Amino acid sequence: MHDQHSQALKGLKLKATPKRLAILNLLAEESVYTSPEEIWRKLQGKFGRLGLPTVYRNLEELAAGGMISKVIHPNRQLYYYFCPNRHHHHHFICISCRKVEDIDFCGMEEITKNVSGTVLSHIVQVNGLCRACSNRQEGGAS
Amino acid sequence: MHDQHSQALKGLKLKATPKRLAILNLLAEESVYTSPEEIWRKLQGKFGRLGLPTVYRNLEELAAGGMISKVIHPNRQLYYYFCPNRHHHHHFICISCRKVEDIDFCGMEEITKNVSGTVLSHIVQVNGLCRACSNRQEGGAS
DNA sequence: TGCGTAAATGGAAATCATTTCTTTTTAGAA
DNA sequence: TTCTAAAAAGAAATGATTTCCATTTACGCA
Repeated sequence: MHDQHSQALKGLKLKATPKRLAILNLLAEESVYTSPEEIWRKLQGKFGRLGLPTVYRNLEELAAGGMISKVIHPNRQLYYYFCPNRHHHHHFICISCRKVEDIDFCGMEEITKNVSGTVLSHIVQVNGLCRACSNRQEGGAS
Repeated sequence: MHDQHSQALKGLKLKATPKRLAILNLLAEESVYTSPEEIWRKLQGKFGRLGLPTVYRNLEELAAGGMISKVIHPNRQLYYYFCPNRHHHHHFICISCRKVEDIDFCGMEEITKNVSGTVLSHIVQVNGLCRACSNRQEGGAS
């Protein structure tokens, strides 16, 4: 896994620095979306020190390279790692536990048909409660 | 139109102040997405004065009431007015002229089928060039 | 038609996530 | 091992958005 990441970084012409790998590994551990600040906090102490701007810079570069994705959020940057070899998939995010799941449907073909201009990009994000959180809520006393 | 807006505001328990109506009318004139700052600039001079916080506050209230919509944008608030009586439609936005068009397709039913949890909300936005901007680009010399 | 009150507004100041700047350190190719 | 471009630290800047609070205003009701 570590090695796989290093290779991927090489492909993007990004150096495989320990901090960059740590950020990537942290995100890859779980499919859960995370804020830069949170990543920064979790990695403090290791490597001597880690600057918050470094986290921001790395996340942006990794997202630009397609290794991680960004959650649509009105006033925050949130990133998650997902399925490196499956491109162009959309995700279902659990607003409770922040887990990210794949959605096996896009629907863009149909949408494109209904647009008279040129489609350049599209955003699809489904928000909700994952099975586990949904059950927990159902069962829980109010 | 003016009256229609007043009625709608009444329904939302928002007072039909001149400034609020002016913001709404400005957005309703064209289906083009606009920033708070731009609205503020355009309305300066009329009404003596208009505070930027007032614009922000109003846009937020109007969006909460479903009278206007928000563009998905990573670091800016952009709003547009669209089809007051057609709810739950998605839009195609032209990144060149900023015009907003309706998309007659959602695809949420199918998406929902593929999700194991509970869907609470979803975001769909298609970005591109409208017919006019697309043609202009094609024809123009580089 | 005039009052009273909750809502709306202005303007200044605060917030705060994100970015920029500059210097120092480091990965990795030669 | 050396060299160079990329990466990182830390402090400071940015800038869109929000908050605060004193003042004004819309509009329901008498």
